[in-house]
Amino acid sequence: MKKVSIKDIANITGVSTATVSRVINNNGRFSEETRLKVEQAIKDTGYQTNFNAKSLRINKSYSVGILVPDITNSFFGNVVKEIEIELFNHDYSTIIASTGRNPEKEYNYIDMLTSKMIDGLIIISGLNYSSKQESVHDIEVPFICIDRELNTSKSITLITSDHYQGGIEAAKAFAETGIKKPLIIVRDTNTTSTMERIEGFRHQLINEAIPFGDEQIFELHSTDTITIRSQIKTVLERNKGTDGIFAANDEMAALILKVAQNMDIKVPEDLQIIGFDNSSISKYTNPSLSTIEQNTEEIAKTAVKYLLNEIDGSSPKERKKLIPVRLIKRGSLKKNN
Amino acid sequence: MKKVSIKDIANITGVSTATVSRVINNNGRFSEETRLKVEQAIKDTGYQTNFNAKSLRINKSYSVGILVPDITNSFFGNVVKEIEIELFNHDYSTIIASTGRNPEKEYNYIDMLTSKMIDGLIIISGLNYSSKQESVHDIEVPFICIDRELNTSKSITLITSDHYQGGIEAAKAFAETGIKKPLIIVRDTNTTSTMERIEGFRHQLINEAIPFGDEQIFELHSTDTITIRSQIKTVLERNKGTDGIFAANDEMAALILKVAQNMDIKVPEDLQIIGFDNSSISKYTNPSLSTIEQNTEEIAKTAVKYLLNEIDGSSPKERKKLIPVRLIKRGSLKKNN
DNA sequence: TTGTAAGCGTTATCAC
DNA sequence: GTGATAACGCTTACAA
Repeated sequence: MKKVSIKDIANITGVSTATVSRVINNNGRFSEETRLKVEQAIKDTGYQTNFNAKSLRINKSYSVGILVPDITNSFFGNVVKEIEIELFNHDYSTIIASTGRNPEKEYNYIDMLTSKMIDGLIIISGLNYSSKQESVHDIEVPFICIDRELNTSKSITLITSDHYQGGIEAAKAFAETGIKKPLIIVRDTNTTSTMERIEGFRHQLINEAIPFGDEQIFELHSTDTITIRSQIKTVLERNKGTDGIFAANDEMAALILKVAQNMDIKVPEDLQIIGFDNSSISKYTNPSLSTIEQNTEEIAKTAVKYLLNEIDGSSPKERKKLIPVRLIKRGSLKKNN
Repeated sequence: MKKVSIKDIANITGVSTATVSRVINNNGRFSEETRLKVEQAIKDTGYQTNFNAKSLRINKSYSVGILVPDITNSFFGNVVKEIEIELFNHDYSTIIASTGRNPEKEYNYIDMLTSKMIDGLIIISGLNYSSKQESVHDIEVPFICIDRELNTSKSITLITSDHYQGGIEAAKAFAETGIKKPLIIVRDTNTTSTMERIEGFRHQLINEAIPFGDEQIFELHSTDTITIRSQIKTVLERNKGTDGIFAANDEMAALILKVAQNMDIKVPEDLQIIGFDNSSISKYTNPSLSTIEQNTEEIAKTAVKYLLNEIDGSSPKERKKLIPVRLIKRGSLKKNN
């Protein structure tokens, strides 16, 4: 039951370990005859490369880490899944770390991962390290960010959806249906993605001559559903005549829908709603939710491409890449005429 | 920028690498003085253990692999997340592999993972290897299964929700509301979990003197939503008077709800629905969906516990562990009187 | 209490 | 075309 090593193959075939290694890696010279012998022995014995030894020797592990707040979130889950597929296609394996948005844990994980000799790191929606400067600065492996910019001096590659465009699309769709008094409800006005969305939304509304001021922006960061619901209710009560809401994500949009319906506000007749992410929720509400879809596949592919480039050191570093988003119109938006 | 190794620490502190190693691992004897010196040097230099070297030497990697069909599925995603948390608490890292339900890929992954020297493997809802006998039989690391039994001769530890109980709960809830003609709609009658659910459901219905025959079981395995919808429609048309449906999962339940509402069948008045998984979808439909919740946290914790036990070889192997499920009553079920 | 040195499985350099 | 052998960074007898 002992693991068979390159040495065993060497013994069986009567050549040296060096030659066996050459055959396995198809590297250097060897006769056709030896190749066949070695390959046969490998098949017979079920030999598998010991990647620890290999990594130790060549100083490369063929694995990359992903730091993600929570894979059960629809957007994150999809991105991670696509990254994993893409990396697998490049013979890399993926070590996933769920930080649960906990800075302590995120820091521990970076430690754990870097000492496991990952070749690179992908940070999805990482936290900001204003207080804990140390964390991100001394990562010695190549790494890139997805979705959120870290406010650090270092210049870091960022792949993100074009949230500004998302804001524009939402505003356009609202304008087309003759909206007068829109609102935007977000989770956290401090993230770059949220700020971009708000700016795009505002910009396009003003283009369309629909007034939009800061008092039409609401920030709801509670994680508790009951609290959020009552906050939404308050917002709706205090803003009679609101006829369109652009929500932080589909879950928020679904909650808004529920609350509105409880208050006898008709969607989409009296109130139109646009969510974000095109998660499965958005398809099954009644009416179904219009939403801005992020192109998770493209984000993942781009991220992997850039990261592998940085690992190979083959091509110049990109600074920032915006991936277009797409509005999906569903029942929560009136048909435009 | 070169990585600092144990040798560097030894040089700095003026002791041997052996002593440094002893301090790091708190293993063997050393003076308090050396300990302080070494610890200081480690802090100063930012030394990190090279796990590849360590793994190579001690033949243990402190990482386990998870094979999962698709992490974007609500149940799988939650289980993976919980496993990851639990393993992290035990200082293990988690290598995730999404098989996409593709046997080829699953096989490749097992290969990849085992040669990366994982200490153990968790297979979530793995495929059956009737044709490809090789795959699962020659995994040399300890492994356990979650959710689905592999039909292999080997005796393999299995952690799964009590699907039989789930069937019973669903039937009970239906019976309480006076249902006459229930249906069950599943994805695949060949998996053990589905068979268990059907049996539990049938058993309890018969207990309650509600007739239930094989013609009340429908298998819809299409992955295409349009197809599924039309199949659901057909089922409803051909089974007028159906007043309760127990669905394979919440997504299926949500589709049934949509189709029924399109056909002017009122839920829950004319038709009651129970889903499975308590995914976010189920909370946001209108009416919201009653569902059977799986205890993902308990499943994950149990799985990790058993696996680590097998890795340590410390305690006897468990064969099978059932985790209770729980019915969550929501709007798709009539209030019982 | 500490040091020396072998060895984990590879790959790469150099010699033949 | 092939073989010895050193080295990657670590742990662990065994000596001292």
